[in-house]
Amino acid sequence: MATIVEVAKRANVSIATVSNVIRGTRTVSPKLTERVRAAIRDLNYSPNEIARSLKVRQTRMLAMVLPDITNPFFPEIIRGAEDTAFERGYFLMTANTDEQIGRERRIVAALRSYRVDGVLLASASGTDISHLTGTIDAGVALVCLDRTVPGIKTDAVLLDNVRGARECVRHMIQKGHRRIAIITGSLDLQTGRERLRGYEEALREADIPVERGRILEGDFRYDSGYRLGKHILEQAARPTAIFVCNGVMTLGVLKAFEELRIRCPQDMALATFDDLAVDSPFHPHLTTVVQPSYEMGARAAGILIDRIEGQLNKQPTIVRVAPTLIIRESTDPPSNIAVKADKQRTRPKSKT
Amino acid sequence: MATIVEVAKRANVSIATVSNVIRGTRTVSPKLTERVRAAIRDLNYSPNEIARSLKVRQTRMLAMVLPDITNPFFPEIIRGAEDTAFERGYFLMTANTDEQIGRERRIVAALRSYRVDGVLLASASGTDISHLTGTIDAGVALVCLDRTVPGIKTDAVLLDNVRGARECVRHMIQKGHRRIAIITGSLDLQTGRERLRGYEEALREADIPVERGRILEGDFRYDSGYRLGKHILEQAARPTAIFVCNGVMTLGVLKAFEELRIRCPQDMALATFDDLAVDSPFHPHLTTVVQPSYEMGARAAGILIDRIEGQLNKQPTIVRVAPTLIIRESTDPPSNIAVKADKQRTRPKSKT
DNA sequence: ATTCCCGACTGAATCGTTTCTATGGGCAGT
DNA sequence: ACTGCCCATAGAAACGATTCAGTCGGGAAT
Repeated sequence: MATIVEVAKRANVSIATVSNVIRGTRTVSPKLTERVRAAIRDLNYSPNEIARSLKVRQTRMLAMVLPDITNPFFPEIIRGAEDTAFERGYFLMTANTDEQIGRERRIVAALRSYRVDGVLLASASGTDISHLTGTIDAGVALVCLDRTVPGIKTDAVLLDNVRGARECVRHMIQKGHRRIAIITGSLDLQTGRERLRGYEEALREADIPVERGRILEGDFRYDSGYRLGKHILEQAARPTAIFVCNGVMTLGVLKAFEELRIRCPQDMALATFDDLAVDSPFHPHLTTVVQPSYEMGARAAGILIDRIEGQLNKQPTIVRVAPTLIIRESTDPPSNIAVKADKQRTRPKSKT
Repeated sequence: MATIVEVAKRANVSIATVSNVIRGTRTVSPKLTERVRAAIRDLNYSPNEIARSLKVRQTRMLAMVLPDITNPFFPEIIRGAEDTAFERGYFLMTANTDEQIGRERRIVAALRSYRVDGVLLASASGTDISHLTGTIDAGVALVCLDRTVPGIKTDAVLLDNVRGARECVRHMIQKGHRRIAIITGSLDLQTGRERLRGYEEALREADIPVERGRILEGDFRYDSGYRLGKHILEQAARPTAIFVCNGVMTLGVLKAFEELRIRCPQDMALATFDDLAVDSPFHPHLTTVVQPSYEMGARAAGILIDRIEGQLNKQPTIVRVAPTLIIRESTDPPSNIAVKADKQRTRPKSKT
């Protein structure tokens, strides 16, 4: 693989001159410029970014560390972050922690060794943050995404979870529900706690007592949705509606609906927090609190780069983005459904 | 940020010794080892992988270049690749081309500058491959994933697309369908062509003429699914079944079903190639050709690393993995459905 | 006791850039 | 014609590691 030295030799100029035509640092006469360009072409030369990084002490690499890329909530975030990173001349790499603190620790250490300029982190760590403090001390910029890490002062881009949950539950109450169960995420995570709080606030507003038995703690994963969903549906005095705190768990809940042959919303209403293809043509259509994932990723990357480039003051920037409630059939009152179903059923078959 | 020099000074040993205790290259006496360890701890030292990469001329970084991470087919692949890369001591980064050859070109160039050891590529390029040949010549290992690039001899991990499509269409035929439409992917892409071929083969086997009007060329994207789905459904003499060549287009097709109030499978059967949550609790449940995505990613990464480490002979390794046909309701004959629906409808309501 | 060898340790060159500083030549101003 | 400047170009010192080629000292073998 050709180096800058070989290019310089072939073009009969100094190394510095080659560097100058590549980076445009200083003006170089047209004659030499052309000679250098030709040499680069001839040698199929590609500047060694590693050597450059070593010298200038920045890599223009960013990393996004997240629990699980397989959760459809994250790819959108990545796209947002990648697009703005790329625009601003950075490269984004991605790594999955599987929600395991040990893996997160190893990944962050590796990232630090690679001297990435900054990290976007949706952390798996509840409380253990030693790996992060060390990294921050070492000068790696860090922006928290989706979840903050307690005890660390960094920039962050977060959803207004309380509001999202509150509005959604409020909507269910307005539809006439009084007995509403919630399947929360892990209460070790900020997102888990905040969404629960939104639920409680909505109930209090409506003077509905918050009953402990209606609050089921899940862990944001499929299995817990399935298990807790089943548990709720099999109760003797079951609620009339369920609010599920993320999309992946909702898949589990729906599985439970299906197994127990419970129809949504006729037999039980359902609303969920994000994470699924909202405009999906599958049934049932779910009432959903939607997070602006792409924007969250883009904002976070923007803040990270601003910080890296020193365009931010010392104070951490914390952005709370607003969710949107999309109301669909899964919280329709049964009567409404009957009408819709009827419309469909009476469609003239002969038309085909 | 501390360097190896500072560590050496503080531990009162040579730089070489520090390097030796870090890498374990040579034996170092316990006494010095301990001194070095202590210095590393005290200084919060993290070895500079950039400097190391420059010296040893390998980065232990791999990259995965794919059209769009937002397509749920890819995250699984990434996980597979990431897991085996991590196990073998490599780091995997990801970049999206948005199916644009220009972006692919820029990304590959950047990757080459960063001196990644190897690239996993699901290429957007139909025919223009100059950016790839240059990169391969420069010594970057390349493994094609999901799609090969014509005119380049590299390792590849591919699905047996012909077989997947053939078996699926065969199944539809066996269910009694004779008029089966296909919405293909882009026929510029190998996957697009191969899946079409499978469809044609299945029809021929059954002595059903392949009619040009039944073959609609899409581009693997939502919009084309929606548009072509609608087109098919509005035909006067429409087919009785549709085979869609990927999951994202199927979402579009289902949207068309919904708008036109066509039920699946009562009014029209449907089968699809992959890409969606197969075990999804949403309706309709789709008959699907499933790709073993995780394994594909893992295999590809394994081959890439083998190649990098020189464990493969000159000959390109080409792996064809087998798809699995999962038969679900969307290809049920109407009678079957009626029974099921009935069962559900007659469930005693009083039980609640 | 002398020689030899081996193991532990160090010095210094090197990887491929960037960039500071030096140098030389041409041109304008007097 | 001489002095000064400025601009284009070149030389060389970093950046932070790895690793080759020694050096040194002590124990084993004779």
